[in-house]
Amino acid sequence: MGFREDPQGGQLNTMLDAMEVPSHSRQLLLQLNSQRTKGFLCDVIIVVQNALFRAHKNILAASSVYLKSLVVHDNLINLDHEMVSPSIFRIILDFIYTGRLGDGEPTSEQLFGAVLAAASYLQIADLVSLCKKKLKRNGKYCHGNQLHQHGLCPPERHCSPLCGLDLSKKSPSRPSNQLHSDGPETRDPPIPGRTDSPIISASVLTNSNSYKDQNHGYPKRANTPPVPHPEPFRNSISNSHLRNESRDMMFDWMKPEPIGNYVDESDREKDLDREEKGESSPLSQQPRYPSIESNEPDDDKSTSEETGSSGDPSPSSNLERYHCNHLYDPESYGDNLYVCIPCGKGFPSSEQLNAHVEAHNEDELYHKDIMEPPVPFLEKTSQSLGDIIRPYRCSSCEKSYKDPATLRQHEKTHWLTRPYPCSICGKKFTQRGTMTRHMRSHLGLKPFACDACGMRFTRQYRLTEHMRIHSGEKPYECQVCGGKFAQQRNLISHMKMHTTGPDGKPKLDFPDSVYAMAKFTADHLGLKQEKAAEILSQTSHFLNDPKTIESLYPLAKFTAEQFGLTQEKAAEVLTQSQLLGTDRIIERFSSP
DNA sequence: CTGGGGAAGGGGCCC
DNA sequence: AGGGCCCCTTCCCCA
Repeated sequence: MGFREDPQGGQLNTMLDAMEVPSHSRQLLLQLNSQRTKGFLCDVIIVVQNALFRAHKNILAASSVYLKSLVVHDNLINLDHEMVSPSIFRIILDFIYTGRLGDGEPTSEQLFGAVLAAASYLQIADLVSLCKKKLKRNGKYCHGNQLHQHGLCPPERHCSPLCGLDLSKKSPSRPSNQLHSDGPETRDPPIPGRTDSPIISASVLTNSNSYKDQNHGYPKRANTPPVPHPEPFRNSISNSHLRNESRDMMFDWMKPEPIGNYVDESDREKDLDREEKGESSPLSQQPRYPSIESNEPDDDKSTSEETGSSGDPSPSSNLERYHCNHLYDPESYGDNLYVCIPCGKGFPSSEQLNAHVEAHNEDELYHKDIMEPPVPFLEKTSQSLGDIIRPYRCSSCEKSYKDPATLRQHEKTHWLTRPYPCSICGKKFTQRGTMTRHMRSHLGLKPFACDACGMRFTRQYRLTEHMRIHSGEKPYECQVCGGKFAQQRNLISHMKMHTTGPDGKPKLDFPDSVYAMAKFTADHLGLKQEKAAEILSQTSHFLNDPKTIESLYPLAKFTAEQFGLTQEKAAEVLTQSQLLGTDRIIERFSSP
């Protein structure tokens, strides 16, 4: 490899060529592939829809022009699952590391077609020719573009899979003279707002719109396609008829895997296990995938139930899994001793019954969302101040919310099964945002960098907090001892030292009226009562301190908004609240 | 060794 | 969906 570049190496080359170990490249590949399967020295993660693959940047760069342009800049690559499905990418990755196609697995023509499409997209020339060769041999390959462009091939899908398929439709193609150019310098700027990006939006995993660290080499949008379509190519796909057709063709081959199971490359054995058990693995499922799905339980319920995808982590998925098990496992119809009381269905095991019952609960909760949109509390019964401010009350607990969306969000906390599982570790979350934030920690994504020291954080808030180290700012002051803190949480833990004795019991006794007001404050601001009481008790001792008024501002702001008072006035009202007691405050609020 | 503070990671959950 | 805040926790350092 490098010998050829040595200007003085002519003679030496000849010698070394003569001494070449025939199996060297093979051994090297074997080693690399072995390292890949163990994750050893892998320096890039490729996300394909719901699957993660670890690999080596060098290997990818040496195999695919497209991947080369991506790995130069990112450690996390998202591939468009419409262009390459996880199981197809697995085959391709195997090819990259072995030079073999469909090793040990039965490879259908359909699969070859899908691999060809994906290889074209990824610009893996060797693999493209290999697939073409194979398909040609079977008489399945035709130059469909030409046929379609000339109206010779009917648009319907009975054409051979490749006919009419614009393989480069979404490929990050570049002018052919750049096809083998080296290095990132050939990377062109992305086209803003491009919709045919080969990359799934990375916003799922990164706070793409809030990167702060332009100085640290993070792109505005992770994995933005490196190269725009050259004009001629863009023209070639601007024909919507052709585009749609091609797309349909593509879906025939490349039905996306159901979302939910991030299948790491190292999970192959599990796949095999699943296959042995008659369950579906991504590969074996290939022909069955009916449509692209979202795993958002709020809006895909009916779709996913219809499709019966097995990996959907949505609340309905348990139910679906149950259906699938029964579809594929006739034995489970045996002695169904475990009966679900609400619906009367029998199950062979308590586990299955439990899963079914959970699905029931989620299902019912979900449908309740759909069928019965939350009604503002104040429309139903007698009103209190709280009902006016937060009219949407949870049916499972006493909490109430300002808007129905927040209530729905809250209600998920009561679901037996949390709807958003982490696809890497399986941990489940009630909110998608929490799950994606959690995923960032798995993937080591820290988009927020400190300009002063370069330290990186997963959250903006953490960076803000951290920046106080550099600025010396300590905005959180203990009203008891005057100690100052850069982190609010440290003030809180500090306050515990003041408020609790060594036995853990409260040191300071707050007056009852403070607790009453604290309850009111806590109810309406979502603070813990202790926290609200802390704030309130402190305010009475420091009425002349401007900080006191300041500390009341959050509550005052809220009060002012609700009752049309100035914030100062609201703060004043609140300061007096301890002396008045909750009832009178409410009374006073209600009649300003 | 222990307690306290500083700094940070991660989850819950409301907006 | 993302931001923001609260909370719990851990680790490290130091007196």
